[in-house]
Amino acid sequence: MQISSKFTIGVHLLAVIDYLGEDEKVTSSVLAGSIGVNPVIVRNVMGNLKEAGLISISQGRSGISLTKTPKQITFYDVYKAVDSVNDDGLFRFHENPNPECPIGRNIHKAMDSKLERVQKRMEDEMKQITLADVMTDIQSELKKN
Amino acid sequence: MQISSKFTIGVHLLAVIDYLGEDEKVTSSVLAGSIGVNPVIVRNVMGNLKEAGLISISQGRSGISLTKTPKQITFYDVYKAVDSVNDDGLFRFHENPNPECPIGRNIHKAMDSKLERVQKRMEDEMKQITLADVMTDIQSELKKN
DNA sequence: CCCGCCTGTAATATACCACATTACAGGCAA
DNA sequence: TTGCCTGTAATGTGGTATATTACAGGCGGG
Repeated sequence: MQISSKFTIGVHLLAVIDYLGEDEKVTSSVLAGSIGVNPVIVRNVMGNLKEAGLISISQGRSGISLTKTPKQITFYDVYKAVDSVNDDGLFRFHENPNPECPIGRNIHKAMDSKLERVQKRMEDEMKQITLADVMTDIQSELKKN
Repeated sequence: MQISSKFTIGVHLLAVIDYLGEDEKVTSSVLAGSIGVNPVIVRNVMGNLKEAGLISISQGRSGISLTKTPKQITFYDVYKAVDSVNDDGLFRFHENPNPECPIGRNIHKAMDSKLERVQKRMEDEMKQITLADVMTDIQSELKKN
């Protein structure tokens, strides 16, 4: 399994807005062109990011802009905004452990907190990485050429 | 998205073997009964765990046993054994970023190492949790009743 | 030594989810 | 008010997780 590409699409989208948001008109079609996916997918992700308060969108002939600085936007923010993981958690649990078996009856109690701990570790790491870090790396790549 | 339940099935399976492996004959049907899934699924997971050297299986009227102590078996071992995540990594990346766009051309270079870092954090945490920890919690639950 | 239980595995079915695509109603700016 | 753009519904499609049936092959016990 893998975490949906909506997450990387979201980060890509924010990077493009930051990169040319001031100068050029950014639309879902422009973004879709850079990302390489269907504009409708982009609009959905845009909607998620708007709800999360990361970008503002005005309709008509307007444009899209960040509502925070790249340094204030973390991977975790995007990850949460696009609903990367199910409410049930990162790990799917088999649904019908046998309550008449001593193990089956207690496996959930024994594992749930441990799995949450693992997921939390991952999410904490995502809070450490910002859009600014991505922009820095892109800029230094661009200077090479 | 979620990580396949093969992982929790694997842990459950090992717990049952540890719990009644010495006394009673453990077969894929017995395990399937406790876990609540089809015996074929159990056999597949059993195969994965055998390949990974976590259990030994003898055919005929035999049984299944752990090849290590519960303390030596970590969540990470099971997670790797059952191929919980794709070779491409935990995060799916949109496949066609536009090489003619400055962002599209460099987004992979800018993000890949960061995503690997996140994944590694999660996996490192899984290395800290063992089957023994699970058995301890199950035993203490059993004492309550 | 042979029988029966069990594993290994292929083939197939099904349900669900991610992503693509078309279509169109509604809003905002020029 | 006009034209582009967003928001969103409806539908299609391929991939994947799990279930299920079926059967060949191996090993232990009688």
